[in-house]
Amino acid sequence: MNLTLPARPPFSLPSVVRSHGWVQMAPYTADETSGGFDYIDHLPTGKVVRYRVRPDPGGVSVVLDGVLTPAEQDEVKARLAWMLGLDQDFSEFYALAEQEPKLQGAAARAQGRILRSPTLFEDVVKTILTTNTLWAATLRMDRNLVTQFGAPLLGYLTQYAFPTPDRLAGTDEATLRTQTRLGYRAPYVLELAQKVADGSLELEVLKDSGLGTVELRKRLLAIKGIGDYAAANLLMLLGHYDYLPVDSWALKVVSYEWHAGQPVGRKEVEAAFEKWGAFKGLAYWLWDWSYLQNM
DNA sequence: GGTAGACCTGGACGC
DNA sequence: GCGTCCAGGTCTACC
Repeated sequence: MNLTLPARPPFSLPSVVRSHGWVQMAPYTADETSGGFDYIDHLPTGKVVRYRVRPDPGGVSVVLDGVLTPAEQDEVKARLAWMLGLDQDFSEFYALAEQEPKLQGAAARAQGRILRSPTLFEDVVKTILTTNTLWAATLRMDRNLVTQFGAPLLGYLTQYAFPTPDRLAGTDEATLRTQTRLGYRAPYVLELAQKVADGSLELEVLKDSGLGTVELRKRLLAIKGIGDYAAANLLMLLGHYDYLPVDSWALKVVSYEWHAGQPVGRKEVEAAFEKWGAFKGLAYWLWDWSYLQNM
């Protein structure tokens, strides 16, 4: 079956897909030709479906395998609207960005939306997998989690959805360590899955909680394995840009951009984007660092 | 509040 | 093939 979902303009599916590395992580598959992607989702009803999401005038078109009930179709629409931020409004940021040469054209390029997962659980797990390791290892850990604990897509032996909290909560730390190579992150992921599965941690309500950034950050930092960098990253996914995800890359680019390549710390990174206030995360994320890509 | 050391994995490198 | 070094954030203990 086919769906067409409208987006608040300006919108560009390739821009969302390129917003960060999530599209490289299973169960996403990028479609280089169209600028869209495929994604395998495990719906709350238990059904595993594949979305083929492609650009469409005014939004996106979606091809779904199999037959869904009307309630499942509504669930899919809501999940895709969240994943792509279809209703997000960046007009205030765009007005400010036009005054900054390193951000000019953000509106014309429809930048700002950051590709998300259907559940905050998946985004938190994936964020934990990005910490203290190289990107290739992050992709490997994610692929291992999906292939070993995800539910299979009907009719396909090698394609799986991201594991639900229930599916992960049933394993043990030793298995996670050895079979998925999560290393010391295994107890963090397991504890998170168990708390979400038994209801002691209501993670998904944070997607639309109305909480301020400070309180949201406090809730995220309470999760084992989530520190300053990971919390700022997740806040960006939740549409809060007041904190900067300061990692080794941020230290490097700020060093070259404003300090002649001299080593800098968190304070210098914060100072560089202080004037952007509630938009500092977006300004950092969309800043034109292209001349530093090969340094 | 700030700092040091441990936590893991895998790639790069030297032998 | 083996051993060593290094990169990458967070946690915990300690001051």
